[in-house]
Amino acid sequence: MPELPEVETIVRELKKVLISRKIINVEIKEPLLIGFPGNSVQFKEGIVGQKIINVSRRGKYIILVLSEEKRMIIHLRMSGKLLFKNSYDRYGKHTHIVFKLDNNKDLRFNTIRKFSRVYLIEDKCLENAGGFVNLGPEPLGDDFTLRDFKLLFKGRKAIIKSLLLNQKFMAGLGNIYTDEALFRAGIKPTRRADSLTDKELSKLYKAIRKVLAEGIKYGGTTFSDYVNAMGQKGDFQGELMVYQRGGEKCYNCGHKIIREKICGRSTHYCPGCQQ
DNA sequence: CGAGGTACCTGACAGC
DNA sequence: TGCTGTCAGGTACCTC
Repeated sequence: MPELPEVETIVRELKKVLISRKIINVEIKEPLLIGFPGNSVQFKEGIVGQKIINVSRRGKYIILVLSEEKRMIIHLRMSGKLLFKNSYDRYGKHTHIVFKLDNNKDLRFNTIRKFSRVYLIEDKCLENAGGFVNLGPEPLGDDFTLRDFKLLFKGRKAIIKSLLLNQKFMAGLGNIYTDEALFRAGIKPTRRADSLTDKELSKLYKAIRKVLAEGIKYGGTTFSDYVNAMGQKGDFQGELMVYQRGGEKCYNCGHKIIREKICGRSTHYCPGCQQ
């Protein structure tokens, strides 16, 4: 479900409440969600007693830095939620893993579709955390310059939509923010990466950074059921120019927004504004 | 490298 | 009511 701005919002909330807390127990109701180590007994033994030192993010992955040089890395995929709750709150139907904290609070891992994964790894074995080690650069990083962005395109010929969705190319964009960034840059999603002009690449760089920063400012996009760790919805859906607006008029030029399947994902763009 | 397909899961919704 | 098909904010893996 969440893309970079939603994950960043969750991380900012969790930082306020999780740092210095100790995990005193874990209830695993759905072992399928554990990506590493292979069995839930090992996972539980490894995590009980750990103190949470910090909470951060890389791409769409949430990172809990733990004591004893370990990390818990979580990817929410399509429908995942990480919720901070009172321990006496009723479990939801889709609460699959519960981390009991030392202050009568819980960190709960919820997901309807069971695509989400949690990895408990040693700091020195990051490769055990799925695609974590193969992530491309952070688009909002202070050190990620226009020059760096342009260099990424060297030798790439893929359709721009698919390239932006590729986490190895760049980390954090998903279907919503890719469509929104391409609209703001005036680039049709079916364009080949090697057909983009220098000027278009500059516009795209700025559009990606802007749309992600705004997404964070608004606390993410709640299209159906996204909520942050405190159960609050996002507000960026009000700022969407094309996503989920198929058949409606473009706010900018009045053309009807097109919705069609591109690279296997439903894609939204304006035929008037995007060339 | 890249395109297209499948797979993983559950639920909402449209159409019959 | 209930069946079937389609769709969903993601990614891994396979084949060509």
